[in-house]
Amino acid sequence: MSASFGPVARVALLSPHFAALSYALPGYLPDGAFFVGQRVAVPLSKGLRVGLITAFAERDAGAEYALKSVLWPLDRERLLPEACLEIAVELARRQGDQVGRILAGMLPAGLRASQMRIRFFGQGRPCEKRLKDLAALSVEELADLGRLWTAGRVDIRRSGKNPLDAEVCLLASDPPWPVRPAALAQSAMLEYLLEHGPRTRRKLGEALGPGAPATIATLARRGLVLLRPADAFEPESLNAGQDDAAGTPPPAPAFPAILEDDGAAFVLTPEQRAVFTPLSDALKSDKAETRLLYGITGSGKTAVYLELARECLSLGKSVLLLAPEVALAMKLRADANVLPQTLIPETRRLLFHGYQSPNAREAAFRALCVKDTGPWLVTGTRSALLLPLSNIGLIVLDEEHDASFKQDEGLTYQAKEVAWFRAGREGALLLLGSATPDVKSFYAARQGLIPLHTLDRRVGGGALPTVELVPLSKESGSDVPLAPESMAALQDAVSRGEQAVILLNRRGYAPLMYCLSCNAVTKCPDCDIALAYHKGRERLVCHYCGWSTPYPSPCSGCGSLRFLPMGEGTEKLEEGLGAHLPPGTGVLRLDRDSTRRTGRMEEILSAFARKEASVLVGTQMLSKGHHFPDVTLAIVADADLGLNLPDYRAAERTFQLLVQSAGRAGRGLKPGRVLIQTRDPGHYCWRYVKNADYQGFFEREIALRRQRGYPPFVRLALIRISHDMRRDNGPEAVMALGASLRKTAGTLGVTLLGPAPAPLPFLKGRRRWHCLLKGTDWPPLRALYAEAQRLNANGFLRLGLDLDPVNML
DNA sequence: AGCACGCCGACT
DNA sequence: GTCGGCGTGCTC
Repeated sequence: MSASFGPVARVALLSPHFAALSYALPGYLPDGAFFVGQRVAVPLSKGLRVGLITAFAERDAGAEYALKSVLWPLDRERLLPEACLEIAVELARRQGDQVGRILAGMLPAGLRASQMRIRFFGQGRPCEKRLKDLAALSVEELADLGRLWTAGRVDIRRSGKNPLDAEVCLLASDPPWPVRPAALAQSAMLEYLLEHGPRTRRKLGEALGPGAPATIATLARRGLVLLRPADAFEPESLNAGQDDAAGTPPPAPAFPAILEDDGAAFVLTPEQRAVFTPLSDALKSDKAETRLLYGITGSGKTAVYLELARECLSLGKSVLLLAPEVALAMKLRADANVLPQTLIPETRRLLFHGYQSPNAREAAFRALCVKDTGPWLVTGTRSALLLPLSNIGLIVLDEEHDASFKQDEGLTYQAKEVAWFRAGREGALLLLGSATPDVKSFYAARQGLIPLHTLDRRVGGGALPTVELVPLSKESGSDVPLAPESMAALQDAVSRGEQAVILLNRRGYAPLMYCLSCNAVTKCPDCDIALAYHKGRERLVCHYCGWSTPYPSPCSGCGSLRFLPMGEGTEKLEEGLGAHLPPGTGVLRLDRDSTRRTGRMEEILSAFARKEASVLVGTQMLSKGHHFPDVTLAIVADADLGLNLPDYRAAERTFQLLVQSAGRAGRGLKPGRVLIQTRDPGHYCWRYVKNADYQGFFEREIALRRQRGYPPFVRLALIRISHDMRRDNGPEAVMALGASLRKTAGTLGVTLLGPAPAPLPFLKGRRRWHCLLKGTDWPPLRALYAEAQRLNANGFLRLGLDLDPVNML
């Protein structure tokens, strides 16, 4: 293991502890076999790990450790282009994290696995070994193998082909399932699949114990679960199809696209043309530019995106079309697919998002790595920004205000920043589009930092819907699911054969279960949060960690079986409306529960589009993007829900949600009507919603932000601190850390609030605390976090830095 | 993540 | 007296 002289490779490990370590290059391979952006197998301690070469350096003569050598290269071509590596380094710098951890978050699992086999085609039959067995070979043997590698006669494959990974199990139907209450193992497995989505046999075995194989067999025999080959399986869309790298023609979209479906008459309106022309000039300039497209709902922003995409592809450059969530990304792709002739033929298309199987993600990654392919049209969610795509000419972020563009679990990043960074490196055009832009984006536009383009007419001249407030009385205990006025409007619309959407941003049947005998609300044991009653699942469910328990079952406090469900969720609303509307009306529900099963979202949306039901009840996933020409009525059942969250953006979020929801009504020829039910009719937010007055709302909001010292006038960061709930000296450690940080904060000119228990103080078995930092610029905030890390060097607490937090809970 | 070391309970 | 449970500590 002795090191040679010459350069050393800086290697970022792709598994814990994610350190950046130095390795010498082995004598049995030429130095040219190694390059930046390549994965390598390296020895660590007694084992073997996968890392990525981030740089080469000269040997550090004063180093106190003994240098080991890289064991073997894993890629022949660069896996990550320079730009992606730079993003990883930049994200690591911003978040005070290890580059390796960021890279591990970017790479599909298959490219991080260290269990691999290496195959040599020398004289005679090929010889195959586990990668880690190479470490035991002699220098001469390794030199022979090195020559074979250079001659291209070696390949490396993943091993550990566990037969249990070959098949995935998925649910065949929605709950409740016909299993005996006593069949606990079957119920547990079905619940697990509902909560976590399709899983391999191996994962189920790990999660549910030794009885799992027998349970799977039983459930499969009874037709309650299906088994599918893992490598052919696409979790998000059994019926959505993929054209991807394979080049098969795209299937018809599962639900209607925004644009005319014949695709032949694709002509921009004069207003769209007026916006397109300067954007096209920016695209052709090859200079990195950011533009904000502010277009009211129904004004046809998508047509502008697609025309720009077509132009970009015809210039031979790749396009990234991004939406905040999977369903919208798929819809964007469907829109792109109905216009085949507008996209030049050699374009390769790819859909990419975080809910794809590891195999699919790896395939996408490898396909993009291949050099010298034509331009790509990549549609997806935020994670597509981290793909190794080069030669990007255009990045579109649709619904740019959406909170989902920020990822705040695991690898945290703000897609807008990553997009800005990539566009900057590639000289690309970054287009942010929204009907209700992020207050910060619009402020930047007002300041002249981002050129603004406006679409303020609906395509086809359709009028914006009229918006009315419906005050809710304090006593709403009647059995009618909506206020009388709303009910009347709904019945009216239904009787005319029109459709309605009803938004209630709370899933489940009832958000609280109140024990009538001990007066307690049932809570999650791991989170201390009220459990929601899900009638269809026959369970009480924690909406923060997913824990659930069968219902009915005795109260954990007193053993009573009498509970009062309090409040209303989408499930109850669906049920109530079914009972109060004329028989045969048809009420569908669209929320995370009804769409968990693969393909269900498309089924529900297309059933509604075919007018198989008159009413669609749903959570916020209903509010965005969908285009139903026969919807004339939109009702927001509880507009106050988001208004009182502990977040300086509560009003902005509510405004955006309501305007987006209102945009669902009146998109066809008939005028639309929107009813907003509220207990607080005097709130300033509604006035702007009623007039669809984004700019008025913006003026008021920005004045409030300025006055109260919130972004964009200050920088905010949140240090998230947590420790195991059972650690009883945790709180003291947190307070001691806070006291030390407070001193440093003063010298850095940073205001520090807390540490205080987080708004959700217990989650997933951990006790959580927040420190909110306010400052005029980012570097002091990061410096304070670095100090926190230093003070927590022993790792007793878990720390995380969230710059410009989007989710304050 | 692996893979060691290390310090306590039930077996030949 | 050993085998082996998994806490905790380290890795160029």
